[in-house]
Amino acid sequence: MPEDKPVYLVLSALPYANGVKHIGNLVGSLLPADVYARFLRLQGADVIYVCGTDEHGTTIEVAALKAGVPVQAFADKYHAKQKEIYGKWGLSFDYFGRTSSGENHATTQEIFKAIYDKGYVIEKEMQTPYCLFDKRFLPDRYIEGTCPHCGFEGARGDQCEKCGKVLDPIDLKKPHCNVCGKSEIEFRKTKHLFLQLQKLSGQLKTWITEQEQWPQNARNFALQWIAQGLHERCITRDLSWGVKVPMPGYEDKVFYVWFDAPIGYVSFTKEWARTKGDSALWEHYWKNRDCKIVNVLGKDNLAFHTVIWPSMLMASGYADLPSQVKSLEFLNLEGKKFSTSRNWGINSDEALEWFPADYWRYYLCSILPEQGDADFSLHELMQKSNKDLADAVGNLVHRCLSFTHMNFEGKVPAPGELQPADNDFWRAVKKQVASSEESFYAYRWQEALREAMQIAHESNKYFNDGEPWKKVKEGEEGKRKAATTVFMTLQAVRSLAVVLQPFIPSSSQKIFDYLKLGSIEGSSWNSAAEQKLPAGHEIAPMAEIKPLFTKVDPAQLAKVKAILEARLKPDALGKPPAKA
RNA sequence: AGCGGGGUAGGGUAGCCAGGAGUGCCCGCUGGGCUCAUAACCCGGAGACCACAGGUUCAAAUCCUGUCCCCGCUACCA
Repeated sequence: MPEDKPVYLVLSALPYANGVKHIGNLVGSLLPADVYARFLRLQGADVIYVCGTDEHGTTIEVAALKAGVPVQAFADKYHAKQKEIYGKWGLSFDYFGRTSSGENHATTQEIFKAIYDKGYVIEKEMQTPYCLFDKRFLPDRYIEGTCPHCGFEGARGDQCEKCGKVLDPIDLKKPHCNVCGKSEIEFRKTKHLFLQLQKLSGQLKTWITEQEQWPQNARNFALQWIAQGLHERCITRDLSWGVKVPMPGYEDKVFYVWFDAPIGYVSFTKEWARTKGDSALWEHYWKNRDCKIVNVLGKDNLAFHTVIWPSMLMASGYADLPSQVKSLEFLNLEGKKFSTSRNWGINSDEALEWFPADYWRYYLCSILPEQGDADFSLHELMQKSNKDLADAVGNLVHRCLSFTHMNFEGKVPAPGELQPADNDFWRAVKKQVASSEESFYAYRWQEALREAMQIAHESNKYFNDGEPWKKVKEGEEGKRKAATTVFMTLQAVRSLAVVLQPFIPSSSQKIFDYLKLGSIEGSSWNSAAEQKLPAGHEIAPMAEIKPLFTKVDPAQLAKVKAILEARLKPDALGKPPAKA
């Protein structure tokens, strides 16, 4: 690794392997992390983008049980499926692992031992509901009964949805198991290990206060949490599916899923390093103060990434703490919350059956929920795809390349003498390249996209004003002017492809193909500010140049809308429960 | 209840942290130009008391205080 490059480790929150994720999950971490990683690669940074599936926990164990398959097979299936879908979305992971891997088990145990040795773990007994029929302990969510406060019969062990009161499972009247439905429940005393977060609150507070580069909401949230007083948190569970606890007396227990999940970030980096033939390479990212570790996550994950995970790293001293936390808000669908139980949402696989990945990527990035929750609307997806992608970008490319074929034999024409208008235009392009870059580094990615798109509008205007189709008929002098306009516009088209690459990678590659420039992966962001196409350079034959984007047809949109609405079902309370 | 975020033209959204004529973007509406191009492109117009009420200031969408709505989070759900 060259020493002079900036070093980045981009991490997106790990998707849970209990099914296929909806597009809200994508927009909350996977997609923006990918966009940023791609940008950094264009910047020439030493960057890896690491992610993977989170595969432990009761939810998966129960889901597998209900599906009638072994847990391992269940996890295998959804890991593979998610990986495949993300590939189709163009997510450019350098490594996509799974928390059930041997490496993650080993690293989790190693980190646990370090935390234990430093005295941050204590053992306590607790009363846990046990289902005699299923022969399993039930986490609070899997025990239901009648709420002692309001009498609601479907209250869960952790909270009553009707009156909102926080409950203890032992207080529930007429409790029954949510897995088998039977009421053969007894409370058993079991020993568990607890992480003493409160011992770290001083250190955490100091550290978070120093993280001035974090977004305001992440810092406030974390500091507020600490101010309210951290308490110890149980890190073990009575399950068999998960990472074994390396302690005598804990043979039948595993770590609680939130404990081993973030450790996946580290283990996946180790696994990646091994594929590179240098198993120590992970330390280049995790034990290197010059490396910026960037966590991209939905706001629901803030607590874990700003307090709990950093405290695990602090307590263990195992690796460096994250340097940036980019948190995204939520995505609503047509004004309503995404909800698995109400069947309201768009899954990441079906989305791609309806429209190409770049359409989704573009639209989702254009409404990226950075400030507040964003509303996804199919109608707007169509409008954005049609107006921005097809009309502004696609048509620009097409009109300019066709013109090159019709008037300059498919070769980049040599420009004549540059006029003020030409210089102004190029200055505008360079300005947009620079401001898009600035927005990226300021973690304003929606704005970065807008700035990049501006090049398309500038180019259309410039091409229009130059009227090359008229000039070309006005003798030698006119032809030279037309040549200049086309030359400059072609340069801008190349620049546009580069700056849009983080957002719509496959379309950008298509533009490069049309320009016969090979792979866009190897080009640099800075080259977008330069005129890289030499006069005389041949572009792809006209027959190969198809419109970049076909327009979304309202009839097709109506069909998709009908599919979504048909399966929407109201839930018992008339409001959707918490997200999936 | 506590905490966080939001309320900007018919709809959507940016601007707010680092105050300076309501500035911008997309759709929709509307007048015109162009005809290279995917009926695409370009220019112009109409349309907002920037939630409400106070305050600070020469100047407030932007800062402060209060009020009213909307949404989210609150750790043994991931």
